[in-house]
Amino acid sequence: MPGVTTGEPETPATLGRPRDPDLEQAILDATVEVILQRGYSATKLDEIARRAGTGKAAIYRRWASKTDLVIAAAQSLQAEVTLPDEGSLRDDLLVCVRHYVTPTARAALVLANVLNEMPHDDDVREAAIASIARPAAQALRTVIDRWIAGGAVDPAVPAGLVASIVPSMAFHRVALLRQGLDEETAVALVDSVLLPALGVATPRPACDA
Amino acid sequence: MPGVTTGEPETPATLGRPRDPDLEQAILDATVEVILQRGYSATKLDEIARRAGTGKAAIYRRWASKTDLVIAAAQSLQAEVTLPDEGSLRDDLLVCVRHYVTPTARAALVLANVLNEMPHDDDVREAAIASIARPAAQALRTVIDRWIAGGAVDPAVPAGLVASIVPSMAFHRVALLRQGLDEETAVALVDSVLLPALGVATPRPACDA
DNA sequence: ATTTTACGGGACCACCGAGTACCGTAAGAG
DNA sequence: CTCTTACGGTACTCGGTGGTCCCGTAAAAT
Repeated sequence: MPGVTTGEPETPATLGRPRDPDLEQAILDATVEVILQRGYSATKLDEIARRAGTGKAAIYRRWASKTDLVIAAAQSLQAEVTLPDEGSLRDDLLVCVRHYVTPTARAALVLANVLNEMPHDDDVREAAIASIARPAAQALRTVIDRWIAGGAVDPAVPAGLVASIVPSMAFHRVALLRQGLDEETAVALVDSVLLPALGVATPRPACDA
Repeated sequence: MPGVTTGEPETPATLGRPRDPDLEQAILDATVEVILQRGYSATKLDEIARRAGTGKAAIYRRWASKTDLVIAAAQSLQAEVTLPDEGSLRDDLLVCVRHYVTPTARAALVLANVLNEMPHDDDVREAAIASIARPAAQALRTVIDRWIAGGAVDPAVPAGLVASIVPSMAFHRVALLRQGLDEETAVALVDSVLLPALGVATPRPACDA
């Protein structure tokens, strides 16, 4: 019962009218929109169908349940995360942090809406986190580790902790304050928090030298 | 309609059997427990009543709706927040940050569960945030501002941003990772993130001097 | 042309949970 | 003792929604 249908149901189906190739994405998009606007529990399949310009039958032909649909919708938001390799630590960080700036943050909002509201199902939780939260967070972590390996950052800094600051802030703002990170805050975060924590003085000369 | 019953319903009632003075708290406690365990939408009034050892009638005699009950339960968690005044910035920060360490974090979990799941009602959201999240966050902010005023911290640091780091991390961990802040992480946060961001070098000599 | 499967959409069912009503009983005030 | 209100508990109403069925139609293969 709690099994999560990861792929498509079954039939390869070479016979008969083929499925509308665009409809699947339209349904997923509609799902995301409704979740964003109403929250998970107030998300009704009828509304999703209506917004996707289709019927519930078409939805259930693709996913076995509302839960499966929502998981798929969450996964469809999986952002392209490119590991930055600008010349400087600061620029690398900026690129990573920009993943969290407003437009991209749609995904985080979906995550926030789905997470706690979802019938406490660990599969769902895991799927949502893995597809939405993890990639961007991992990029940040990797960048920091790389600069530590390069010797530019003191290996003694708790990289995991520092790497989790921005994801946390982004999630917090979006979930509680209902506003994504703006560019300005993102830059401030890098210059006034991350770099100092990484032992790199930029914003102000912290030393009297 | 969307009005939130802040106080008790109406009757002062000097006549007849008085209300059980303990029952109210028992119901609130049960509510918190169920929310913690099941999440908001899976929280059924029947279960709350059962756990509180009472009936639904007794609940509805005190609160007009499930929403009102949940708000009251959230407010009942309002922690005592004492503005610390140890001798040092570090110690003040530690006191503040400890508000977020595990046991206290129960409140945050309730917040997380209630927030996104709650029928998108801004009153509810506001009430929950104000009673649970704000006090501790405000304390942190005040402490930082005070040390800036005292001249120990550069006024150029974005106090609001820095003050929001710990609340964000706490919320993030509790909402996503299902684990509160532990003491160890809290200390690391102060020493390796907050203090550096505030321009106070402690963990490592950031200067070559 | 026939078969097969998808389509949009309407009707429907089954279940679940908030809220209500009412029971017999307990505990105060007068 | 009587009146009034709270108590624990059960049974009920009733609206909402996930999920199913089925319709007439559309689009592909044979």
